[in-house]
Amino acid sequence: MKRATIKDIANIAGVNISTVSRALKDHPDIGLELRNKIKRLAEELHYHPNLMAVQLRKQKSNLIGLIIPEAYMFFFPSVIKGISDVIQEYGYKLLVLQSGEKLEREIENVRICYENGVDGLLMTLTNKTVNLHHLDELREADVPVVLLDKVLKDSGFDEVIIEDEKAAQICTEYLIKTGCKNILGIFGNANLMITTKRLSGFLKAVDAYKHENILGHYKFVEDTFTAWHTVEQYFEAEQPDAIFAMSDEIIAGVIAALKKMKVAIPDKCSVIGISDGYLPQILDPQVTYLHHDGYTLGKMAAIHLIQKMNNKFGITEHECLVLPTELIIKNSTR
Amino acid sequence: MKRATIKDIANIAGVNISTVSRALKDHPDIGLELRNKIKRLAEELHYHPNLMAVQLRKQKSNLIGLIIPEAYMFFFPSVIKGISDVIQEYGYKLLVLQSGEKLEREIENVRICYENGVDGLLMTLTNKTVNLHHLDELREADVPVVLLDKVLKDSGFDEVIIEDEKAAQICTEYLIKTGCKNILGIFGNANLMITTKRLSGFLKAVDAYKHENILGHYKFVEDTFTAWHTVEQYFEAEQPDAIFAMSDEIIAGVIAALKKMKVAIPDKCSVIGISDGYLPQILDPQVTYLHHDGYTLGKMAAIHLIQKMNNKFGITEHECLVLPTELIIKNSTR
DNA sequence: GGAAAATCAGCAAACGTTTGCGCAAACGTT
DNA sequence: AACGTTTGCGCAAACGTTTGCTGATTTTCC
Repeated sequence: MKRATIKDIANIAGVNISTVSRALKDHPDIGLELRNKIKRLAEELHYHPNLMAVQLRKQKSNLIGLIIPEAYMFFFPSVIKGISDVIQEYGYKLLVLQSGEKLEREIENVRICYENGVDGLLMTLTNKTVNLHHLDELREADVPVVLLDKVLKDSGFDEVIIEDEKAAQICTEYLIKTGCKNILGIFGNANLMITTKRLSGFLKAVDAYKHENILGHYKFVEDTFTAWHTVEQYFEAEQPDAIFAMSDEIIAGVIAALKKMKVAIPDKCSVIGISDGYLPQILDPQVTYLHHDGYTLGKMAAIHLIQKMNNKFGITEHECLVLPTELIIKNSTR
Repeated sequence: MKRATIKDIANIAGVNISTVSRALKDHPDIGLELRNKIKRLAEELHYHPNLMAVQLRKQKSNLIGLIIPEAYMFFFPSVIKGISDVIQEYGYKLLVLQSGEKLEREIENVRICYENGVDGLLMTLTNKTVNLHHLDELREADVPVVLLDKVLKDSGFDEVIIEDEKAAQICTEYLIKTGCKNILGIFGNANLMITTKRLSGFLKAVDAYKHENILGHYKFVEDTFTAWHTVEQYFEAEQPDAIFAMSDEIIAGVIAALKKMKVAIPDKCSVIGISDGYLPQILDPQVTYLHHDGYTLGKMAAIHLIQKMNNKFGITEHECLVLPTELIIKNSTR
């Protein structure tokens, strides 16, 4: 059976389609009696409006695009949950596109969003992205864009970020203040802005205390298991008394390596990281971490985007929202 | 500047819109010269087709709906990645809707998919879902549906599942065969089909060996931390020599509890679980698990759905695809 | 009792495409 | 020279809605 349209209802009821349209949305122009009759009829026919038609007519898709580099394990689910919770409440739907850390895919995904007429776009850049020209068309079409987490300098777009540099600095300083002298930093993909910034914070802290002879080394790794191997490989040589791990995946690898090598935490080696909060609590020992909450990030971004969308005439200056963070102290540090 | 349409191009080029439409898709009816001219023009104007219009005209959205109960930490990201990788390759886009484990939300989400004219639907049921009447309209509209992971008996829809019952049974039997006599099973939300089935497998195994005086107790928990507390609370009383954990979240809680209580694994107590594979490897000790891969699940489901979508006339019998599993032995068991 | 106002419904255009059909000119064949 | 075929393009309907306008009744008010 074919899907019922407004026209079918009109035919059966013997009225014009415009009357049906208005009746179904309780337009006062249509008499109460007829209104109810039409509604009953719609019910019987299992009528549901064809949103493709509505969208075309209204020039509004109620779609929000979400472009992410990759569905990473720890951070992404909470972010998407935050976004989803907010936008569904406002009647928007989420179009999720993955770029697989490939720039061409990202550009293509932006185009897909554009062609689909998204009303707003949330996007986390890949590590290959060096400019945002592919967003020009969206900008000209006045489609609000909010960048998440990883951003470029002077992007000219609204952003929601955690203060990566400061976060890493806080962690590192905490290690120093609790008496660590030789700190090994383990970082992710060196091409990522997020890595650069966290590394910079790490170095800043080390530098600030160099009069106390604080040593800082660092390594780049790809994932949990390369982090693991890297620690195993370099621990002997560099004899660190503390490790800073810039992400959940890395924290997991670091702890695993130290335990395998039977290094006492925190007596022989403190561990600290930046994390979403779940993993540090289930490890043994629980690890001290700077909490940055993906769920909140998603929510903030979505709320901000929706405000922008309703506010087309408002200020066009781009804002940069900073996610609150907090240091959660557990017993992996002294 | 307003977005350019096919009409704008037609005006400038001094031809009919149908000519433009055909030219842009290399229809041989249009002369090569004119074709190129139009294409160049489209390029200059940054023309991109308005998909809302295309969809309406073609009665095809190229959208695939994904309805999930909640963006759980471990399983969901890999599933969505699997789905996404497949469908993007075929030019489809993913509409992600969360139901928050609420039936009304699920029903509403199905309606949203219907109204949006999705060409196919992937869905994991909430734990409240007891029938699938809300899918009737989609079925009548011949929109293929594939159910993921959690399914109902005789759903009448295509399904991709892991053999939950068998999986739990294999795990439990492995414990028994390695000499465990008193097994504590920790399960998730009791309303979930997945829980019921895994519990049933657990009990089957225990029952099959009852002549060997195998004992089986079980508890239901909500998440990692309630699992943790439950183990702490009941370990003394029930003195199990093995624990079966039905999911990643629970594995994490079980290990944490045992370590806190300083119970030697596996000497005092073996641990086994069903998992996606990441978590068991980063825990200490690494835990033996029955591997079920979300990424593969997502891929299988997506491929199957797309086949269905291209095959409207084919067999209408519903199929049930079973995800391959494998027992990965680590040192949390004897 | 007559004019103004309120009530109710229909007409038709518009949103941006795609596509079946028609038609003229150009070409090739007897 | 007459006819059939190809080439190249335009016309207009269709997809399912929404909405400004118009028009016909009925009601209200002085």
